Amino acid sequence: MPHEELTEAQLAAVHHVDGPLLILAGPGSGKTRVVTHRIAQLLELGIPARNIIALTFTNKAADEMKRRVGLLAPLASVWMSTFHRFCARLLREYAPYVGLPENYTIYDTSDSLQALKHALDALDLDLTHTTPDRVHSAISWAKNNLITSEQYEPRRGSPLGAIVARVYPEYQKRLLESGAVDFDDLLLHTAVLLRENPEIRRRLDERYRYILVDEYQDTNLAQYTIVRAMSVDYPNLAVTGDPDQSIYGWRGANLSNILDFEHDYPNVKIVRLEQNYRSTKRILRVADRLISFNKRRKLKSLFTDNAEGRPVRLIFHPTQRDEAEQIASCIEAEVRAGRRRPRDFAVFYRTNALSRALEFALREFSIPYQMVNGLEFYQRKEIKDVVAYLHLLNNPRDNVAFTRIINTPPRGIGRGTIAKLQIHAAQRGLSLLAAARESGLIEGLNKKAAVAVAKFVAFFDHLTLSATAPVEEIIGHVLADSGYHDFLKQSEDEDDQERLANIEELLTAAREFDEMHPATGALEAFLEQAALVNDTDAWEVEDDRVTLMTVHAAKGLEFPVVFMIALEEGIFPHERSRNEEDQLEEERRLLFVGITRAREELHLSRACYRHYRGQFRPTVPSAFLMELPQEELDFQQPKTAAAVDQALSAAMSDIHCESQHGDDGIDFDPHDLEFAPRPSLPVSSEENHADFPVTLSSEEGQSEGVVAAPPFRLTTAAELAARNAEVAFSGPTPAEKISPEVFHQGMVVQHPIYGLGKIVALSGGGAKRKATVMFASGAGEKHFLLAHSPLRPATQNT
DNA sequence: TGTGAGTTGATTTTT
DNA sequence: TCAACTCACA
Repeated sequence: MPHEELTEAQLAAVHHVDGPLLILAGPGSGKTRVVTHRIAQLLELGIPARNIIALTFTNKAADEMKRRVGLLAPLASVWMSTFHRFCARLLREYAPYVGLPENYTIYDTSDSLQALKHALDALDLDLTHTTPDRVHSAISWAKNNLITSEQYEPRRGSPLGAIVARVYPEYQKRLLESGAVDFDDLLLHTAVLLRENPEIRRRLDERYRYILVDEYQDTNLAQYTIVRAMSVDYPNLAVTGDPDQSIYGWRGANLSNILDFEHDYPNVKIVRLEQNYRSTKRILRVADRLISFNKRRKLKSLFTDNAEGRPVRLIFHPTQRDEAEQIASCIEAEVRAGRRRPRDFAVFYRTNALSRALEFALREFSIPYQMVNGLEFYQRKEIKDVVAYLHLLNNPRDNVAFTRIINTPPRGIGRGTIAKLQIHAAQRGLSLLAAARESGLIEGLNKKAAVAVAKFVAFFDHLTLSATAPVEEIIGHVLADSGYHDFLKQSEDEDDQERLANIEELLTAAREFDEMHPATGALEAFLEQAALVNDTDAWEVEDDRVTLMTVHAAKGLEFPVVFMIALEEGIFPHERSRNEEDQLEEERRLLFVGITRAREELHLSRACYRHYRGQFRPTVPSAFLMELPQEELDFQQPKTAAAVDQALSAAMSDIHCESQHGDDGIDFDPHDLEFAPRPSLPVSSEENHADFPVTLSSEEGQSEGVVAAPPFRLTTAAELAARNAEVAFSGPTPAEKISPEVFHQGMVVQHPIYGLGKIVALSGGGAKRKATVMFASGAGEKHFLLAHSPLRPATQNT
């Protein structure tokens, strides 16, 4: 095997055979190459493939590893899989040890949430101060930290904890009754299995003598424990990771696992891969500076022999529309000039909701794009419906599946009937399907409902006859016999026609699966597959399209040109991360990950105004921008910035500004801002003379009526006038003032921030003329001094 | 039981 | 904005 293309550091990792190995791999340092070469090396040394296992977090990563090992060692069949899939297989074998049937069902997030809601309902818990979602993630957190339902103890005085303490056991009981596990259970059950059965642990340790774990910084305690348990007698554990790229703390990933690796495995060999083969020097310096603000990390110095490259661009746009259009036109120009192809570009954003303006702009410019995510295929209602039939066939105890399909399509079996079935099932210790078989015996169930239930059971029993057929055939039976196909076909709704098309796609997937797995027992394997894949896996490098994705989804990928948008306080870093230093560091790592995806060009941007969650509001630049090395940046504030200022000023003019001393959570010194990304706030009204600087913009901690404004230096009125003279206005509000006399009672008016409203009262005259406007946006009633307000009749431009 | 209007409350999401 | 959920009515 030729290794000469590997560097010394890489070779050190590749040639390491026995004993623990920690590979600290910076972004773009050729980590996957090292791992794949190392597997090939182990095989070459005569270690049987069956003794090696490689664990990853995503199917994508596992597939990529398989592909590349396949190139180096074509005949080997090393098991490379995700943690969850590995556990799922293991549990099929050892299911009885943890109280599961062998045909257990894997619930996806929405299924398990459903099960949790049932449990909450049954216990009649008060959820006024929390949501099932939060309870769900609290349970998930507990499971990831190996806290079983029996062990769970709430923090004292925590209302959420008290609820979890009660519902967790009930939820777990229900899962077991349904013969089901959630994603976290796959890990938890496996960890418990290994902990409580030394014999099994020993066997697996011996079997998997060489273990490789990718993205180790993202492991949680459960995963750590599983790996640890299998590397006691044979501690040949090699992990790769980068603490700076840990972005899944919110899912229970524990940074300590990698930070303390040396402690847990004393004789560890550590290899640092610090040379970057991906990005330009400038991009790397920007990333390096940013991440240096984090405290919890392992110091490492990134360097590259790559070209210096162009400065990183930082652009402030007036609105998100300008942002999107500028990106689209930039891409179009590059493609048209033949310098780049669409697939060279990627746009990253913090939250999915931010993709909308981009999609719109890209369509407008006729640029092909692919969005990773959206609604995942297996999450679509129609797919979940059909798959639920399969689940119930495979595991008749699956109560979530039963509840999902009992009245889908409508069979006249409503909530009341289902509730009665549930009571009956609980009383007799039956599954819902078994209870349904006794529908005639159920107390209080009227005849019509009982007959409908009996009919369903008869249909389902008939369906069972085909359960061993190829999956495609089973689905065919489900569609035809359940009436689901006809139900959709007869529907007037256009969406339902699309649903039929999606079901066709499911049939195709099933056919392909059947071809690859001709053995019997296909149904169970198909369901496992369906539960453990997601759509990010479907992302195609080959397609010549611009890629749109969240920063999280971008991990592990790279693109010649990367745009990152909406670098604004509250969005990136996300508002929910602002209070805790740990979380803020994770946000910073997230930005680090995004930046280091770029090979040649990086464009960062922010819109001064953004439509977000139905509101049009001014924004504050992300504090992270202030941490970037300004000498590497090419900062551009568009000409229309003056227009932005004015719109902002107009918006401010009618609202009382509360001044606050000190800072409002945004902690940086304006003097550091030599490059001054500062939309400024002009003083333009008698009502707006409060003691500046006005700091606002976070929703919390502000009294009502206070509006956001960036905590920057103020432009003087004279400066503003000068700038306005230079630049024609093209922003969100018209430059010309509207005479106060134009407004009349009942008129529908437009406001740049609050949107549409209606004038409910008028008073005064001339320059003092005031209006009271009731807004539709939920902003309520506001008072305006018409001479200075940004209000205008809505009819002008709608 | 099924449906349409109104209310509410929003990250990220490997599996 | 938007989708998920509730609630009142047919």
